[in-house]
Amino acid sequence: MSAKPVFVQEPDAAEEGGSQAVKAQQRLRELILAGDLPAGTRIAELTLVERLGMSRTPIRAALMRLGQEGLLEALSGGGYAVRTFSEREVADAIELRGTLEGLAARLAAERGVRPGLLKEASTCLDQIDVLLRQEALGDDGFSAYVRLNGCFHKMLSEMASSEVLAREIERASSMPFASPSGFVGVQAHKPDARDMLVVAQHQHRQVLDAIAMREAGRAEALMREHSRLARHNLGLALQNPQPSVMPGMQLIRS
Amino acid sequence: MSAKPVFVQEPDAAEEGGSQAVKAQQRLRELILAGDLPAGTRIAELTLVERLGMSRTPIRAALMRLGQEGLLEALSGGGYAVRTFSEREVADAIELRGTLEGLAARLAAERGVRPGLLKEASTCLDQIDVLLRQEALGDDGFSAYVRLNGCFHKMLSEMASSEVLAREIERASSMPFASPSGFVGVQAHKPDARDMLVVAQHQHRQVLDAIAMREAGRAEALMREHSRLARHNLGLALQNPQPSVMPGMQLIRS
DNA sequence: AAACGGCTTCTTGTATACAGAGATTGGGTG
DNA sequence: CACCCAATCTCTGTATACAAGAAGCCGTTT
Repeated sequence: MSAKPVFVQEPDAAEEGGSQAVKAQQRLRELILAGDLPAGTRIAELTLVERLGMSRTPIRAALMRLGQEGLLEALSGGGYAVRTFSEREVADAIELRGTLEGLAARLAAERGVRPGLLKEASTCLDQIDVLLRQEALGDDGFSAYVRLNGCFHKMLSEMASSEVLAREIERASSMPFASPSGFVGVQAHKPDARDMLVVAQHQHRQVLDAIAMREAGRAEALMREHSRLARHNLGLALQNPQPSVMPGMQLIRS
Repeated sequence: MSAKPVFVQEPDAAEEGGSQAVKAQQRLRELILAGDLPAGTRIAELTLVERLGMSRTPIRAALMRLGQEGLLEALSGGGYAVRTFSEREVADAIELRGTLEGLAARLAAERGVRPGLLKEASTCLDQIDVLLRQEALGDDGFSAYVRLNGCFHKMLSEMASSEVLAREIERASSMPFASPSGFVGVQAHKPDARDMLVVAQHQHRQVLDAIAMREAGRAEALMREHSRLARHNLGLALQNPQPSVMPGMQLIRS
């Protein structure tokens, strides 16, 4: 039996996350969104060293990335702290995503979309239709919606066939409360929970139709309006505080 | 005489750029935009070590930042390469900035702006008016315009009083050909060079007016249209290739 | 007792040593 | 002559050592 090298490289049985830096970024994001790191105060790198079990180098890389991503704020004296967001900042982030997705929809309509992609998106919406055919969606129904919804939004950003725009949409959606499916779960157990999804799905169909019909202005307006559903849900979530439905909820200060 | 410590910390007589990592980022950006680094092929970190005179650590940090900024692309096998942009990508970047600035103008109009800031922006435009009163602007006239124009756009992004949006506008403007004043210089020596600035200045006034009058839709539309001037200049620049007028021009592949 | 000064200690930024992976090149073979 | 394999070399990712700076703490002094 070849003795294992003393080197730390292998995660033994963990999921292969690639490099240490990537794993550090993923785990750090989970820690932040789970609220396991105190907000506002500086996070010492050495505590992360013992928590994540790797050296400072990949941890510093992860901190920098998350800093540019917006989850952490760079402190003046060096180092980073977990950032918190006001309700207005969250609303702005949602508005920003809606505007970018509106731009994507407009470009898609103006430039035209490869038919295969249109078909694929339509199939995705068909699956959501099947999902919504049930009268009451369980928790797994909602998580299935979240997945399909995310898939549709991703295809939409592809339709603009613009690298730079897709990148920026990805960035704007990276924070969980700004993501397309961010606040879907917060009202999963309310009576009219399904109705909201029905409205959203109607907008999905209309946007896709507008893009197919090359109606650029309509596509853009629809996509913007679509994002206001998330904003509405933000308001609901802040009225009825239900923790633990969305990761990172505690980062929103009211 | 106390012998200088052998440590390398002090740049002797260089400009105080703060940390080594920040200096590395600035100098690297200059190298890229000046075309001193071959595009498409991997940049070896060790060559940067001897070029910039610092160790790999701050250089790696700078590479990562510039990678997230979009000037560098991360290679699959690790490392980074200078990125190039198609005409369409540049056009998309300009459209993106225009859309974001349009959003900022709309939010400013909807939410209202502190009168002091409005006054300040108006004063900035007054200075541009003074500048444009000359019949022919010299090179320094144009560089003065670039400065004032950048100042106005920055104030505009402040008017939305949205951290997240301001941050994103900053990001979108970071690449020189997408910045508000990016292509101003490319036609500085053409006969109708001044006319273009007159049109832009008119749009500046109208946007500020719309914001002051709380006409949100008009403010947004004007700001978007304003960005199409830059796009028009992009087309001109690609028809009449005049190198060295804008840093990073050679990164655009036709 | 309160304030000030020096010391310790903790933390980040930087430099460097090391291991694994990929490319390149040279030699051997079909 | 071409192709394949292997040795080597270069390069990145990671770990660690080191120095400057900041912050807290304790002792001394007024």
